[in-house]
Amino acid sequence: MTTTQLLPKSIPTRSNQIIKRFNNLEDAVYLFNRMIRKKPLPLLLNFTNLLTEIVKMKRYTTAISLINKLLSSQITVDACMMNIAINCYSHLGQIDLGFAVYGSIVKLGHKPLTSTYNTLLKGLVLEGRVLEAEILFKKLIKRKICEPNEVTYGTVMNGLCKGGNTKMSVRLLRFMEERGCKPSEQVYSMIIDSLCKDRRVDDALKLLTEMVEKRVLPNVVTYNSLIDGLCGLGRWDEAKQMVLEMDRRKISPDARTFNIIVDAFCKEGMVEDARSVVSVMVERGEKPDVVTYSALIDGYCLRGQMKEAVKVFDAMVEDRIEPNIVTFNSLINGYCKRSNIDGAMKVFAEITRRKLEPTVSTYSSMLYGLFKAGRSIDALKLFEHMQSVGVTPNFITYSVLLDGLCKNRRVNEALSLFRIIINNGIHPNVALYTVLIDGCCKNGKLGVGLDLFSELCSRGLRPNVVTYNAMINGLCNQGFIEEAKELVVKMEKNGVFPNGVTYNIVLQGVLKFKTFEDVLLHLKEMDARGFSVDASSFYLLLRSIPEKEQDSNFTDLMIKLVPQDLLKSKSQPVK
DNA sequence: GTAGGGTTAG
Repeated sequence: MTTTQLLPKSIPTRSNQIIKRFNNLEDAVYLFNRMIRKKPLPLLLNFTNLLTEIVKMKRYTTAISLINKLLSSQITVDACMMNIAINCYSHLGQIDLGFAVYGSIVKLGHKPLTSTYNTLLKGLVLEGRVLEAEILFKKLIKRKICEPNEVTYGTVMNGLCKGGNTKMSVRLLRFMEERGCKPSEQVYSMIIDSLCKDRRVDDALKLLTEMVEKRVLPNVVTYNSLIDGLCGLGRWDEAKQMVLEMDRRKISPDARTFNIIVDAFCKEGMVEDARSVVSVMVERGEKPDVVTYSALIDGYCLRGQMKEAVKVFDAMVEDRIEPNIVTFNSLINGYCKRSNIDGAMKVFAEITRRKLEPTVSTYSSMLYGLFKAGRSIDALKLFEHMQSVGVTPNFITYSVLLDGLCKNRRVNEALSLFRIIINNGIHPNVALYTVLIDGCCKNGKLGVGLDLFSELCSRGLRPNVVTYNAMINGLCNQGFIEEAKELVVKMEKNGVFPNGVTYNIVLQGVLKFKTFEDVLLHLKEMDARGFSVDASSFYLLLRSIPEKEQDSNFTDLMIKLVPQDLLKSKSQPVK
């Protein structure tokens, strides 16, 4: 059977032959200009087909100017052509102009189609104007302007999911079912992805079960989202089960599936495992791309193995894959972590040379590196600069900035900057408070630290284990061991469980300010709770405990509580 | 409709 036989009879095949004659924009425009001069004029349908092709090439501005030419010609355009125009404006981020076209459709006496509304909704969503999309959608239903179809629901749901309103999206799913519109696998996938991004993977899995029960088959997109969600929560076994389930359903993994797994391994510090996944990927005929290489580079950067990271970078260039800003951000971050600010600056210069735009992450990493190098003046200058070029700082930028100021003994500046940030209408999060509490505690301002701690609580924020540890450390360093221990009890009551860091902080406090008996007591508690003594506490222990006290009782505890490798390497000199 | 980068505690 030929292609021609597959086409519905109403579509003239000639127009399809016409549009196959070009494969670039110039040819298409040339053809358009020839068509518009023809006498008699070709059917509108031919123009519609031609413009559809131009839109497929993402040449929205061109498409709009051609439609304008049509409007000033003898040809009467229809609602369908207007839809193309609205669609172009929505892709150009100018949906208000799209609404103007909509107005002219109505004025010309054409009836807007459901697809017209779908396109308008999509335009609003693309511009992040989800609330307006919601209002328009409700209007369509309430005033019975048109019956929403699958695409209408999908578009609004997409907006809701992107805007972080998964809950409303799920409600819309139920609503569309009630109205007798069967959700497709695409709609389910969207919500499953949104749930996974909210870390609500169990709810996502429930929805997977539900869709299967309703005979809607999940596809590779559905599984990719679930695998990513599970990996993000460290639920490796279940992620593996998902891959096996895909296999049972005869759904083959695609490049994204491999990239998700590669990235998950890299984030766990298992770059070698990630590399073997890449080998499998290549064997299965999927080509590693910029995302794959960037994940590996990031993996090495996170481990501070810059030489390895650069090797992968070179291999990527060799493979003729263009690095992008994300690739460079990883390298900058890696150099900054290794306190190699010069290396980071070279990468930063390379970004500019390649005419790439630094992002908020680029600047956040650079700020981190500059503060780490003790160059707080340069850091503050860069902070000014990023804002002057229109890059808006986010919470991570602020926490790097406040932390950097504190670590460079400029706590007062950090505190006043913090107040400025709040006055600018930004609601501080727990991380910002934590950074400041830690900074105060380490710079002899325990009182201010305690004030900040109660302030964050009164704001309705919940301190996390890092916040508590910073506070407990502050108390311990000033000798308030009992108060520190009380805080450990309190955090547990509040549902935040102390971790190994908490116990080691208290241990070091007890070692500095309490008796040997107290130390033994605390060590026993650590043992009971299954926490071990880490390296810095261990060295402090060896220095603080007089040799006469290092009896068999003590040694037994040490053997139990101190990791083997620490004992082997460092315990010899003591004897 | 699905994948990539940045911060805080000993």
